[in-house]
Amino acid sequence: MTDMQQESDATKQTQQARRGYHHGNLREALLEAAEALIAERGPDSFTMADACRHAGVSTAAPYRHFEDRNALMEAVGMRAFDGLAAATGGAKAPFEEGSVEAILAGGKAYLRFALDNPERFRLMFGRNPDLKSRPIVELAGRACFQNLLQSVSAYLATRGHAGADPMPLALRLWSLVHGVSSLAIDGPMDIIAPGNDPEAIIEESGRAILAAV
Amino acid sequence: MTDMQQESDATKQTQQARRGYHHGNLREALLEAAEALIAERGPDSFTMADACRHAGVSTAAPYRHFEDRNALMEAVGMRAFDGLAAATGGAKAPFEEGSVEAILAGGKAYLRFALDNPERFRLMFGRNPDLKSRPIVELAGRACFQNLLQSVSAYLATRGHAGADPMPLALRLWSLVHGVSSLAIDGPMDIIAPGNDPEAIIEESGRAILAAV
DNA sequence: TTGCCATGTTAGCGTCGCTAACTTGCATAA
DNA sequence: TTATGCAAGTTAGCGACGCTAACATGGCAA
Repeated sequence: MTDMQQESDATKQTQQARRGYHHGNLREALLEAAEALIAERGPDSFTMADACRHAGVSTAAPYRHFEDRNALMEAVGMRAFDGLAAATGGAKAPFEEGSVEAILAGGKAYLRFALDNPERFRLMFGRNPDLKSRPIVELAGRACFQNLLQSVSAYLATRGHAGADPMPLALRLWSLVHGVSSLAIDGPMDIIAPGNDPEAIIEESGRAILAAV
Repeated sequence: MTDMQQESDATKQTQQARRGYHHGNLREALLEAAEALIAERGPDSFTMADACRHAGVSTAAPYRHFEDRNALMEAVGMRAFDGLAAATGGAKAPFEEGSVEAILAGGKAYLRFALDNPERFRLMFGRNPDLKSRPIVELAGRACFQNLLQSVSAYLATRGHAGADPMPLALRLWSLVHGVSSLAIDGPMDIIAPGNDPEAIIEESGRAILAAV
């Protein structure tokens, strides 16, 4: 009874996909389960066994689709980077490319993503001990950063520095926004300054950094 | 033979302290072992069993001194915060209180601490799933932040804003410095912009933020 | 229809965090 | 000096986890 109830709870999400002995869509089911579990309890407390229970398969099954726990988390991380890229890219779209507003909107979207998906954010940027997780950042993270580089290039052009290397300024902005986001989701900011609005930090410091070219 | 060799390797650091059935100084030995192991392999891969092997005691012994693994890591985190406070406090000492140089020196020391102690840094700021780790930040982190608040207050005074709330400006600076440090130790900065000098980001953006009061 | 092989299963190993129950020996008081 | 109580060790063991080996199933292609 306990077992049955547990199983029905755990598998209902992907139950429809389960046809018989063979799951049929296990790779995707595991990814979804891992995404949900990581979002809920954090990357550190994520376990393969939990993901298996959610997918309704034995604990050995995932290894047909992922080399190990780290590989599954890597795949989840990739998706998270896609989400971040979409969020920042979409946020700056309504504004004129290269405008201060477009850049700030991207930064605020980065912050909002972190606040809305703190555990995903931790998964993306918290270095995993295994070096295998490096490619996550290399591939997906670079795409994210392209957004910013492009905006900064356009901004520099409007300020009479067309063709200048956007990297230094982009790194300054990224550092600021990433710092605000990290402190906001990891707790210390709330503890040191409760009620503080992290978005305002991006707004004000962002403008200062942009103005100082 | 394997066992003997392993034991002699693992315990030699604290061997002298081990007197007989009772260790005599286990709490301290565990703290040192945990500090070393965390610094070496990171907070996530730290295990109580490893610490026990280093201290030369059974795996049940630590629970006479620490409630659980989390409590031990919390204690290590406290010490790390003391180290950070000492580093930032010491770095600004040679400069005039309230000067831009003093503030930037503190920020650079923060960055250097992160680069020299990446795993300690992660332990301090990476939120542990258990809420118990909250007091770490509350007590030790607040002390760290006092340094900055004081410098910023003095700086504001030199700029004709004596008595103004230093918090907003302090948070902007902290966010910047923390962001640079996080990106530098977690890898992405090296990947996106290899050879970049993170200290320069603090220097330039810090000045811009300070100038924009 | 048959047989291959991708994708499941069960069983089990070693490790880990932690607890219970027992043991040791130092420190204190008679 | 001796007795003894309690702090601080020990061994044994539970349940969970990551992962592997060996076996089972059944969909698809020849």
